[in-house]
Amino acid sequence: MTSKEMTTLFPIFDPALAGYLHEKGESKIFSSGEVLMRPGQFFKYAMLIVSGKVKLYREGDDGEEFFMYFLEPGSACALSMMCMARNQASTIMAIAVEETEVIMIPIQYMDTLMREYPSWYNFVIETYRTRFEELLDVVDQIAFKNMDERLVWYLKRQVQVLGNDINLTHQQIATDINSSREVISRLLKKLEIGGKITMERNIIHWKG
Amino acid sequence: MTSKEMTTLFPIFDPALAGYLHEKGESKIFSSGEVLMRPGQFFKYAMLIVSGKVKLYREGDDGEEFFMYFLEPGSACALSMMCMARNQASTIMAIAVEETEVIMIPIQYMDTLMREYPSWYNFVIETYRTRFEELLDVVDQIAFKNMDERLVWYLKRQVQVLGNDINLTHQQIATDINSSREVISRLLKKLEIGGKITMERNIIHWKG
DNA sequence: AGGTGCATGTGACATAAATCACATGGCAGC
DNA sequence: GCTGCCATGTGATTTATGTCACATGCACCT
Repeated sequence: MTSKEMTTLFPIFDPALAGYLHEKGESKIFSSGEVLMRPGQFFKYAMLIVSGKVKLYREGDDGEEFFMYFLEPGSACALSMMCMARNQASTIMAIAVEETEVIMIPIQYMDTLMREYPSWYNFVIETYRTRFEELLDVVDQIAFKNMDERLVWYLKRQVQVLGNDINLTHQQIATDINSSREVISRLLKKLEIGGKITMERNIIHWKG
Repeated sequence: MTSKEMTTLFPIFDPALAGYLHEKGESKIFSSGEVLMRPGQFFKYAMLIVSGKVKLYREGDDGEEFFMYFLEPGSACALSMMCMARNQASTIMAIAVEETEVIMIPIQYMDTLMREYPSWYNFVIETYRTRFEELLDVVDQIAFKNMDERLVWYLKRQVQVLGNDINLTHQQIATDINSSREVISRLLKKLEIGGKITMERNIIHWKG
């Protein structure tokens, strides 16, 4: 990726920053299903998503999973920056859901970035803010909503990021929202009857 | 508050920043129970907590409440900064639980603060990070835990911030964790039998 | 075509939590 | 001390969701 392409993808970066990141960052390709970050891992890089999609999960004490949000091209992993800055272990799992290109900025450049590139500061703050708001929505859903509503919300988010054909089994959805397959199957059936979706093996077509 | 006191309370501030904030910030006292921030409100100030305690709630669509965390002296309201920067309405309720002094920094100084006071940037980032981690814990609890565990976690957080004597009715606790009074009464009874707490009217004594 | 492995459908039952109904009991004001 | 308000206690019932057991059915392999 050229530094020009970078400013297209990350419009908040000024040209000098894009140049610096282009020089210091290491590009890496993760293939679909590969883990970018796992609980307990320490961070030596801030990660910027160039292409692809990344799914972030929280893991419970007994290995349960809970889907939080996607990272898309032009965004950064807020958690990688936080953990790096505090030298704390991640408590989050991040997996590429398709082939994903990432620019990895080694930790030793953070001071310089923070000191000399104001648009980097702004980017970091904007990243935190976006994720924070997303987390607030997650809290809302699980604090106040029943499974049927949470399922619809979940499907909508999948559709928004990955398109109208959702390539997931009922079991995978159940895992993502910490429910059980049977419950999800029954709720999906209701949605199908209501005309919101149609179903095939391994696929759900969103009709809105 | 002098700018010297400010650097004690906010050790991350460098003296120049403390001086600037001292000059531009407006001090305000909220008495116990007063609302600092309500859903739908737009922000013209960043708020720094000097003394007292502030309780932050999320409100559901039908007026349900959900306790998220406390703000203590030396911290700032991350939400006020976010909403201000985006000119977005708050989606959060903040109430002083005791008399609370707040320094309010008008929005028009934000650019200068961001541009000319690196320790302000750091403070903002640190504030976001702290709140983000707190929110992640909240998600964990409501995603993975049953009421009994969530109640214990809730009580522990109250104790940590407000001391061993918890001045709340069962109804208030139920509201905070989006449960119902009867459930909370029954769970508290179990904790009392287990020796974790003792109870009086309006008070729960934490024994650990 | 038949077999095997997943994905899905479905009834019966188990459990956590919410709700309802009402009893008890402390405390403040008269 | 009586009265009434509010907090708390408690059983019975309901509801949402999770769990279990098993049937069906599609798709791929040989």
